[in-house]
Amino acid sequence: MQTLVVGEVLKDVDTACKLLNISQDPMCWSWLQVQKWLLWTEHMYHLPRVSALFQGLSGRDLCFMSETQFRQHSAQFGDMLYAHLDIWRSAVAMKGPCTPEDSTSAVESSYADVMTTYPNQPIHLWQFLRELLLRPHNYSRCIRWLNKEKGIFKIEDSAHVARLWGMRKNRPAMNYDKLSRSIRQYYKKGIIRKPDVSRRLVYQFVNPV
DNA sequence: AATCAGGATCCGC
DNA sequence: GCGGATCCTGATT
Repeated sequence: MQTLVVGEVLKDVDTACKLLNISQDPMCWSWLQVQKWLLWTEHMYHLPRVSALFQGLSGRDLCFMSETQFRQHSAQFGDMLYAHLDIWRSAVAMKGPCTPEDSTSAVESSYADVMTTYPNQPIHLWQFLRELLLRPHNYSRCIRWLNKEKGIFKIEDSAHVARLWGMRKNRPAMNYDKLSRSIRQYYKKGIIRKPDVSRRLVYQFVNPV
């Protein structure tokens, strides 16, 4: 009985993924694929347009969000969308997470996915920034390498990076002022520094990968 | 106006 | 204590 219901759900997820041409694992979704998934969910369950409230969020971002955070994006349907995403996630739990081949950023994520953080794991700011940088397909609009070999990167959209960091840490009041203060704490720790020629919003990992 | 530097203080793990 | 988050002053771009 239980397995029958689960089987139906898995089938629905499967057909939806084929229809939308997206991976089953939300962790792999780009922000565009997130929008696809939202539009499809809106259509399926006759919801109004909520996709705009989740602009610029990748599937990874969604996966790191709590139900409360979903409600903060959509007071009316946040819990519902969270539940639907959870169906996808439980499907993945049974069938295994996506491999780099499934990912749209397969070219970029050679070894990136191996040391990736998963939800509910504590994460350090420098690790978080690295994660964003390792996924240019998802995040190059807000943060990107200027010189990957030297570990030099530029924050293109400080507000967006701060928002993502605040979401991950569940700190809604996070902003670039506070995020950058935390980055500066890394100076004396020898984790991040300013490059030799100091430029606005440009930092450098002391130990490039 | 936004960013940068760094001191002080508070907080959760 | 560690790793921020928050708040702040003052300087720089």
